[in-house]
Amino acid sequence: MAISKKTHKSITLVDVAHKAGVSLKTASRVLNGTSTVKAKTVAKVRDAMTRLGYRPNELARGLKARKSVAIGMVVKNLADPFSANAVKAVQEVARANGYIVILASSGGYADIERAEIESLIGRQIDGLVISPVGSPRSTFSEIIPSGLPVVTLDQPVQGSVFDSVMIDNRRSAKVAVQHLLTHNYQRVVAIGIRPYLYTCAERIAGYRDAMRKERIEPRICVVEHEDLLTTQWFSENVMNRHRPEAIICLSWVSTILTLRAMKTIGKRVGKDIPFLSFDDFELADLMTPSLSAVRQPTSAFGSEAAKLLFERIGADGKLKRQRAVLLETELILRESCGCV
Amino acid sequence: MAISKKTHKSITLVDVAHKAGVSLKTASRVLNGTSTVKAKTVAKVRDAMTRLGYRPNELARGLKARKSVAIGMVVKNLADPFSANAVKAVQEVARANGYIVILASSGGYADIERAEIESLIGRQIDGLVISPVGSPRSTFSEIIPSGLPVVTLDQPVQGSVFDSVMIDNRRSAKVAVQHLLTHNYQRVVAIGIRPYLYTCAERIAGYRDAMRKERIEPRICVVEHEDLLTTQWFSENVMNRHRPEAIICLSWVSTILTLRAMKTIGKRVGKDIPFLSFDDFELADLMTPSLSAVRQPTSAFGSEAAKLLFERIGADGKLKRQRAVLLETELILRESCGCV
DNA sequence: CTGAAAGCGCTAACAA
DNA sequence: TTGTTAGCGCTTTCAG
Repeated sequence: MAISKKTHKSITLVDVAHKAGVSLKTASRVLNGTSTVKAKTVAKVRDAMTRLGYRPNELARGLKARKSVAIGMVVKNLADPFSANAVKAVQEVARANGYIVILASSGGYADIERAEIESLIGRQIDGLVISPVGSPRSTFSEIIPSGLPVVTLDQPVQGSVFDSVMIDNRRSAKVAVQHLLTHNYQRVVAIGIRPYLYTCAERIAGYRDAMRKERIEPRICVVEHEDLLTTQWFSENVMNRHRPEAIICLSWVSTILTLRAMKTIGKRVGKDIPFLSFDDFELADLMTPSLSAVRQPTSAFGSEAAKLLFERIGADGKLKRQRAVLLETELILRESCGCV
Repeated sequence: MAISKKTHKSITLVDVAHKAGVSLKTASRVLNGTSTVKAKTVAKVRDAMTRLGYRPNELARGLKARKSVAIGMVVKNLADPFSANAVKAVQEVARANGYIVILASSGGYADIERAEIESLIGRQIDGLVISPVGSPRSTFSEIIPSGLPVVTLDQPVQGSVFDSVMIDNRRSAKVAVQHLLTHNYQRVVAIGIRPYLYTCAERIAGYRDAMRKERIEPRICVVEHEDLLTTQWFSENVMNRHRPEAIICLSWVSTILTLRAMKTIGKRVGKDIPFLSFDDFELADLMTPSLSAVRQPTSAFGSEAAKLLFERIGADGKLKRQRAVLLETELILRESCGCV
């Protein structure tokens, strides 16, 4: 009579066991390959499985086993090649470990970040890799269940116990600016977005270090949000105010926006104004002139983070001390900075 | 006595109910906001929840409710801005619908694609959006459980019943080539990668259409895999063989590789050889000369796909007919094609 | 080597 | 308005 729900019933392990003429538990055993089952029985069960087109329900498995075999990843902006590459690398490592990755994105907002993390936790993820928003209001440590492995990317979380993967932002910026100064530019201006972010702040500090060392007055132009970096802002606050002899942009987004602004007002990058970008990207070598840049190892960010995460997941709480890996950056000298 | 497992116990709805002095079901009711519960009871339960720091276990929820509130997405290559933007858009729509997205990537390989889909299905996803590998061996239709909403992106799956979001590749390519021909170039060569892919094949067809119409002999250069598009290949098979008066690249990857090859052999894009790219990208407008391109609405791909998917998920099987949305492309005329 | 029975945390009939 | 009783599909003691 009641067709109702049963119509949509999917084959379960019980069905398999039934068909194979064994008990549920035995079927479970061959599914997991645990303990020893007679070869013949295994064959029977395997046969039943394929014959029925059985697919284990990972949700049920996870519920019982108290692990989801899933990790979460939250990034700020997937359109940014930095994030995209990191996600790609994490996904690959996860796959190699038999894990899936649940992807979330914060858009750079602390409250969304928090909500996404909550959601991920509700999903019983076994680990989390996160590229934190890093704004002052971004404090998610408290909502992380104790024992959940977390590794941060790009930015640390102040005073946290999470593992982290970073570069030396300050030093990298300093080296880049020092290079610019070897070309004897005096009025070198640094352009940054969201100066309250750790990475931006560090890079600014590095810029200052380099300028101070040469006893040149620092010229720093920052906007609170990318939407504010308009052509008008650029021409007023950078061009008119500083009449720069060289420019260093402190992030991918600021580079893109600055290049666009320069084009709009007819200033040629690297020719009229020497230029260096913190963050390298596909095509930087194909621009005219080619863009000099500080290259971050974007894929390594992801794979290192994932590696740390899975080590911790594997250690099952036995790994106590916090780990921090520092990745090397590379100053790629092309044409725009004045070399060549 | 037995502390054992209990140590790691997380607070469940039972605990909440207990603390609030109500039954499990009542607690469940306020959690889900279903049916009417007395305001005072609601308050009590809510209070208990926050006091206990309760977090619902979505795995358990999904197991019972037979839905995971998760969708899967599989793309070919996250590093490609096309994929990255599509994923981003899908993720946003999913979030707005209260769904999470499990991300997988095929790397362009049919067998990985298949495995990832299997894994996703085991995860009880409620829907799938996929940018199919599209090679002849990519036939995953059979492993999709009946009733699982699927929408394909970029490429269709031959003979499938899935909803799809596409552009008119053939027509877009034709229009682009026709534009090139208005500049009176005769020896226009098309460069493509993986010609067996639907999108590539269609674009080649469009190229042929345009050439045929003007009674010009088509010149098509394709490689089976991106690794084969080397500088040497380019100079032999494109330059020497055809001495092109203009080049159109049929995808983002081929554009990048071709630009790089041209740079290596000292040919200036757009100056020595007029150039047009199928696929626009960030920075195309900042190259010198700026690159003319066929622009695909990358974000719309994702958001439209997600929209279709959630409509179908919402319809709960009542939506029978297959839908196909065709997105508009835009021919962005900049400098490299010879305009200006 | 195999099986019976007890849940994982939650939702859903069906009463009360 | 609220509680009782079953399970979802699987793993896991603990016996046989």
